[in-house]
Amino acid sequence: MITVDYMSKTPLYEQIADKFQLLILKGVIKPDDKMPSVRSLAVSLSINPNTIQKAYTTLEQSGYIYSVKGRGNFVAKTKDVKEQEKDKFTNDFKQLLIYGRDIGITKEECISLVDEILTKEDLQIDQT
Amino acid sequence: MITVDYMSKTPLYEQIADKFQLLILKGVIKPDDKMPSVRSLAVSLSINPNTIQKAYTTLEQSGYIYSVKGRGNFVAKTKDVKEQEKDKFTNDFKQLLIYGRDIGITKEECISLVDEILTKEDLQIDQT
Amino acid sequence: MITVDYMSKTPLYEQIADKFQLLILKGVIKPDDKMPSVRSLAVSLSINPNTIQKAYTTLEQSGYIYSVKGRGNFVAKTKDVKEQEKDKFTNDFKQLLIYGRDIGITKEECISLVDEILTKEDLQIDQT
Amino acid sequence: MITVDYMSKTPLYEQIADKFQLLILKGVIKPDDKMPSVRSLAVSLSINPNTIQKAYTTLEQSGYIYSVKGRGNFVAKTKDVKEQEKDKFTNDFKQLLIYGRDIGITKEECISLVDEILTKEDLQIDQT
DNA sequence: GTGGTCTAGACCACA
DNA sequence: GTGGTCTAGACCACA
Repeated sequence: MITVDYMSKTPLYEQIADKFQLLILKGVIKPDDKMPSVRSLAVSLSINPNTIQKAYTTLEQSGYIYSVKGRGNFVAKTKDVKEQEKDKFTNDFKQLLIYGRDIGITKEECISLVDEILTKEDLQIDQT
Repeated sequence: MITVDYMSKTPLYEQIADKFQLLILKGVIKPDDKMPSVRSLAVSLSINPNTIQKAYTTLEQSGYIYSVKGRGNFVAKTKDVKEQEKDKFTNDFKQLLIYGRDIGITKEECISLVDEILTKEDLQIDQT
Repeated sequence: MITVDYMSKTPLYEQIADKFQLLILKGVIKPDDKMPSVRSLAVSLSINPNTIQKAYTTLEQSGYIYSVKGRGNFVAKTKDVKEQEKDKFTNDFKQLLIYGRDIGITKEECISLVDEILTKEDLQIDQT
Repeated sequence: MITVDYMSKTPLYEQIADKFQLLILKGVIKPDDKMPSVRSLAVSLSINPNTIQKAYTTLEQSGYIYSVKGRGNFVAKTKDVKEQEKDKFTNDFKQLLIYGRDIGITKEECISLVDEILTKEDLQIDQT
């Protein structure tokens, strides 16, 4: 369900949180679905339970999951979360465009890039 | 000439390198211009000289500046540097678009964002 | 009669005990009334019987109910229980006021809050 | 500067975070003041550095401090944080009052309690 | 079984 | 020196 890259510079706990975030945002796992238990995921990824715990804590603080002691972690309702995520995207997008403009990228180039990339039909989950 | 944000999550050395990179790409400082000396910059920013040194080393490895022993650091010829920069932008742009698509941003929304932002006339350097 | 919130941070057994405590203090269930059996309540709330048992044990230790082997649990006489409750309230109230003062809440603000809230006429049980 | 209670049910990291939160809200330590280093505080409290780290991470996520790699943790600007804190107080206060009303506390009793407690002149930091 | 907290100790990036 | 990440392993509360 989830893979991590030990060579990557991004911390393991962040990779794990990011992967689940995407799965939740894309609706692959839905509200009130049970997350894998900390221990089981630790075993299947050969990662220390503490690291999984940290990833889950991060997800909880971001509102993606909620935890119930003795029962496990569960996917939270994603209504508001999705809006937040879109706002963040818009922000990043704006900053990148301004940077691009600064190094000489024209509006036309940007639009053709958008067109090129978002016209592809594949809608698979990006595992990067 | 350069300011840093101590509260930011990006390391000081990276902030400094990024700022100079932009100044060079935009032509504010030109090939063979002398960079401020490590010590003087360290003093004027009240930053550890090691940190400035690391920023300069980074810039040198990226081909933006070259160092001459005993004389200082100088801006390099930016022949294909600009091309590299554009490639990097294109890459970042693609990744961001794919992420956006994953969370449900449509092509039309992206294009209208591009249109909105790049139609403004101000061309000041963004200090974010 | 009773609902629980799985998303809440407070343990299920505590939520259950708190709910019954309120029902008893408000006189909704009266001395010597029979409490729902552990098993039936477990079924109707879809909760592990151990959890109900723990809630009942808590209530018994606080003096709100008493158990008779083979017959079930019953509401206890709430003679001075009410006094205890008031003392606890006074305590919590004091601590909160001191905290408020520490972060800059004035006496006048508190009084106007009290006035505002306790002037409303509705006296329904708050299910939060 | 800070003490912890090993017997308490509230986790050490939370006790530490709470203590600093109060010191910051009361202005005892001010924006851009340096926090004790993770390691030094760990030694002086005889607590594992990881636990201090967790307390600091909590404080950072709540906006009370910011961390600079290689330099340390510093107190953040508390403008907005104070407002949040007041909102939280108002909320807690309302809930407590409603609970009080449910168990038979009158408005007059509440007001006299407020009067009694907030009229004392002592303004020392509460170390509870 | 399941999450949460904590210690001990290591290693890395940054200043 | 200073914060951040991670492992190994223990113990507790809760269901």
